[in-house]
Amino acid sequence: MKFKLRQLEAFQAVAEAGHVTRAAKHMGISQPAVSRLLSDFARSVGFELFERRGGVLVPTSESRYLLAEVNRVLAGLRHLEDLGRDLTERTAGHLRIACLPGFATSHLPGVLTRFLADRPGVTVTLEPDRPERILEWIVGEQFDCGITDGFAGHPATNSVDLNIRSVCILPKGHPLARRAQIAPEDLAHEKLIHTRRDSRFFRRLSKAFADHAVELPSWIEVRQFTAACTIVAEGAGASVVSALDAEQFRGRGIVIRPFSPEIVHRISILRPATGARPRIALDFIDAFVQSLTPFLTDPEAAPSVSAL
Amino acid sequence: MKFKLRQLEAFQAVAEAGHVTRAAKHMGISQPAVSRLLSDFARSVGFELFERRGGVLVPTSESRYLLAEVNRVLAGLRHLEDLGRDLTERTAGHLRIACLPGFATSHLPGVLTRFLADRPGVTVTLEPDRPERILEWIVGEQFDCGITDGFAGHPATNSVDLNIRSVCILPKGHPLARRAQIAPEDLAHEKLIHTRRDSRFFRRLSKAFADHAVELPSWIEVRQFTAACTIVAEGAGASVVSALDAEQFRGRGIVIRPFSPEIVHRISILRPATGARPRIALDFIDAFVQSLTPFLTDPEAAPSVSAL
DNA sequence: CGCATTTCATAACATTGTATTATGTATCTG
DNA sequence: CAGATACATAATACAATGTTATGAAATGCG
Repeated sequence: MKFKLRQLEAFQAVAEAGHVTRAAKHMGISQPAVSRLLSDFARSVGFELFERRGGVLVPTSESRYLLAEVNRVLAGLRHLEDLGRDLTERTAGHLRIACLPGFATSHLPGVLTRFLADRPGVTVTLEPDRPERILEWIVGEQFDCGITDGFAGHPATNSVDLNIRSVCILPKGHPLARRAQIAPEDLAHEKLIHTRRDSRFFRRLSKAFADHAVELPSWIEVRQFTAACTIVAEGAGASVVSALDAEQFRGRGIVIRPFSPEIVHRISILRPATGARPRIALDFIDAFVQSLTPFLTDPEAAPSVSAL
Repeated sequence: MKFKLRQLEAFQAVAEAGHVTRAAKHMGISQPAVSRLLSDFARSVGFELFERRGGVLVPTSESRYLLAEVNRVLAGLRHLEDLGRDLTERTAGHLRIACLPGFATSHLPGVLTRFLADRPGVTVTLEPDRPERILEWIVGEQFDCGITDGFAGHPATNSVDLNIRSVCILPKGHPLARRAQIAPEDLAHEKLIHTRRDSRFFRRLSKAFADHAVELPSWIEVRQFTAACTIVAEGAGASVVSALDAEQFRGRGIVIRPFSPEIVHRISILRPATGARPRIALDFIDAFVQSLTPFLTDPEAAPSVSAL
């Protein structure tokens, strides 16, 4: 007893309409087609499906049982088709993102919110962690997408790099705020907040100071740009941070000025090299890169996601 | 995007087996057939369903979503097919029986137990009530089957009548128990327990006594044969009751003897005239009539259920 | 590495399912 | 009773689904 989908649909339609003809119209096919689907179905189940009662077809007590189940199955199928469409149109699915803690709290939430706004079916796992762990997770395919920095390449991952501009941030009302652009020598006598000394960004920064024959006025060492921004926003010190993080604090007690020479903060987007390339993941990365273009050293040179 | 059932099955089978070939074997069809179902399905959803990973096909992150839903839908369908089979084999459904209170407590439970024993899916509503209500319920199609007596016919119901033998019951050890058969004159000086005076059965009984020129020795008037049986079983009085009810009390303190002349207790099985004829209902009535044959005045003349 | 084996996809074709139109029959209606 | 309506059946077109045959790609092993 193998039920044909079409028979179930006809059964349901007739039960609903009460007439074969109306059911056929409702299904958009001819009346004899429904007649046959129905009679085939009746033969396959072995009992009468309907009885005439004053012109309308009423389900028999047996078929009422079937009908309830049929409705459930067909509803499930319709839901399945919706899901399929959502998946093709990339408005459904699950996205697993591993990122540096800084992103999880500053730039990413806004990007994700906009990304999810017109993708009602999509759910996201956002896991902030250290760069080494992010790499592990990507290699192990625990995540679809990793956002990290200081990435040197790994055979099991594909990656694109983004060069984010750095800016100098100062407390509101700071004398240097009058300048349109800040250079190392301007900061010589400030109290500088900077990232950890073993970070790539710090090495670039200290090289810039060295090149200008200025000793870097180290004051506070932080792990995240956000921390530096917060401190500066409180009115203390100065810092050179990613334009990205500075943007989050715009209008919250800091002044943002270009820093020269240009210090790039290179972040990398990682994807497992092996394995599938879920479209939502690629779409998300697209949106993410898009959101970063204002902060790139060279906005024209946004890298292509197709490499991932 | 109209999903074909077969495509879903193939999708599921391949996801489970991890190989097209094994899935085909599992489905009992050829490998190319599965190949095509799968590729058609993939084309219709618009994204890759599987990726090779060391020889086995692994669902992509998108299709894992679909898979969960597909499994649910197909499980529902299988359940539906089971239900269909149960219904055709008449082992499922719901049976609504309205009957006289006497039946609900005496004969019917045994019949129902045996009937339901090999019909695991069947459920029953058993509603004992007065004959007038039973008729109302049948006319209103609230019940599939009514068991009543004193039924005179009704345009909206079909019915068959069963003539049940009556027997005389006596307390164990009663002097009359020595007789093989009891007649009205034997009971002239006993204390007779009988049904209500306005019942058809009482009129028949009193006519029998009148024909034998014996005054009916009325002692207790009961509404149900069972009550009469209970009283007699307690050692008091005597009664003429339906063989059916007497049987329930066999070996419980009563002696059963044929009564002459034959008094028939006519019970009727009612069915709504209009409306469906659920097979379980007809099957049940069959079983019920079968269970009554030992008690009929003419066991050869069991009425046909086809009239219902 | 290279050859046999496995695994899958494609092509050509048969079968079955699902639709069509044409037409007949029973039932309802005025 | 005539006409309309609702449904079933028959003949037939076409799509879905199966088959076998065959070739390409991946896998496994000496």
